[in-house]
Amino acid sequence: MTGRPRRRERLPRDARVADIMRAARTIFCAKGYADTSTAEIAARAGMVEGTLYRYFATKRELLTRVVEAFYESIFADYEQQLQGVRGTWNRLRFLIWKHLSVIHAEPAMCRLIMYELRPSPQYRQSSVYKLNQRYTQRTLEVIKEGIASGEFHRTVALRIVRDLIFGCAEHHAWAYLRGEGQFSPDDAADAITNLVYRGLAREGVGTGAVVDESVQRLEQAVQRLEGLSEPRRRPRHGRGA
Amino acid sequence: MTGRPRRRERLPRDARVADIMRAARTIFCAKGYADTSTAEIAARAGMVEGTLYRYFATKRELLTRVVEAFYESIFADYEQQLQGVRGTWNRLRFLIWKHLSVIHAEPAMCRLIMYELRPSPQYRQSSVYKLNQRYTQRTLEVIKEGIASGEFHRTVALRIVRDLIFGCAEHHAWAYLRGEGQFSPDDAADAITNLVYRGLAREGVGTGAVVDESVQRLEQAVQRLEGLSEPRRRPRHGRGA
DNA sequence: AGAGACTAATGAGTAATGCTCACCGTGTCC
DNA sequence: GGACACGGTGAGCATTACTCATTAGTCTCT
Repeated sequence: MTGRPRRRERLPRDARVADIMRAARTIFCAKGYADTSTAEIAARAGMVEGTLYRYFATKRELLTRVVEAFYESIFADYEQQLQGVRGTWNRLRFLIWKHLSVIHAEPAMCRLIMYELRPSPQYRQSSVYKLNQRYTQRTLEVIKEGIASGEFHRTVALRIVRDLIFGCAEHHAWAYLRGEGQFSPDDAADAITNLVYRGLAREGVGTGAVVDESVQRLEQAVQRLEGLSEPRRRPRHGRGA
Repeated sequence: MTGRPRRRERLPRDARVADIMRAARTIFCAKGYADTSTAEIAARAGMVEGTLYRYFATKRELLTRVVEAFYESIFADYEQQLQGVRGTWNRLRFLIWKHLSVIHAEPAMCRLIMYELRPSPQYRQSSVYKLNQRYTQRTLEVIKEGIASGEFHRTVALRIVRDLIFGCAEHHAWAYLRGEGQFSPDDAADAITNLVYRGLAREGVGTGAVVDESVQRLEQAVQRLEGLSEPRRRPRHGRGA
């Protein structure tokens, strides 16, 4: 169980920290945060519980540090990769694909992030939050590029689009994260990108765009009104209910 | 702290269960699952810890039951409400709006569901899962209606659309759930509905023969509607945004 | 090389907490 | 009115995050 024959040997600080984090990561991923005991982590790292607490103040801090290390390794070369992709659609797809690929490759780690770290109050203070912010910020920039190039509407609500992309990606990967199914990052990235792209795209750029807009607006208006005037039941959509 | 003067009194089973669930709900919502102790729940319910365990096998089961009760109350009249809404856009919006409204009205409860219950392995066994499944199933049906009516592409990937809608809604409400901001269910529902609707809509709504067809339909609809009352309309939904 | 000092490592110990169980008292039924 | 079934109790158990006084490597200085 222990691995190493428990002798009192003094190791450099970095080595100890690395041992602990490696052990913690393994067990956290295998059993989840709540079902992992610090004693077990310490044992696997070849030390006693008290030693662990010399390097990490709390079990939660250990979780945070483990996730931070993972996150940093994942996004080390991210910016550079993105720079190599040209065109709004491609860049959008890359962002979505990258997200899905990480989930696909490291589901246990992503479960930790999504289920354990993110809900915790100290999430905002963790570097994971900051890294993630920079990451989603990139998405908004890509959308802005799309607007600038004329591919997207000028009136797109950026925040909602960001939520649409990442929310959808995560939701899509849920069953997989629960170990109940498969998904293909490639296919999903294509599908999501297309849907989002179409949702944002200015349709019929050259051919009677004004008519397009007009017709669509009218369609929606009529639909709404038809719903409202339907005498059978009061359609209390919108407010109230 | 206790509330009631702790006497040995025999209450009907239902009353005891109700007391426990009421106390549990209050404290779970206030402090989260992990930071709530069964002793505290028992005290608030006016009994001793052992009594609580006579009615609920584990703390987790108590959480599950509390959430189930909430979920059932929320969606009691849901199907009926949906039936009262006509038109694909409106029905889509109702679904999204309902989801957002529940989050807005009961953030603490939704945090429990999203952060505590859903990640747990027994989620699949809970009635919350089944209710939720029926709920999202409705979304797929609305999309199918949209396809049948010719508003949406025939090739739409249904699962992805469902993920898009609910993923986006939840992602959008995150900051609010963490108590770090506000959001408007009305505005968000409009924005999400429009984005999704456009993402699914058959493009080329405004090219050639399709326009003629559409215009004809609109003319007829407007004529029909002009006969009816002219209600104050909500200018809210607009285009894109 | 040897002594001393510094401090990493230890492991026994603590408080909190989910959960159990043998017993006790109360309401009910004959 | 007596007995019994069972609901309620609270002391107690096992686990676990975290602490701290003690122990013993290792580095420095002579």
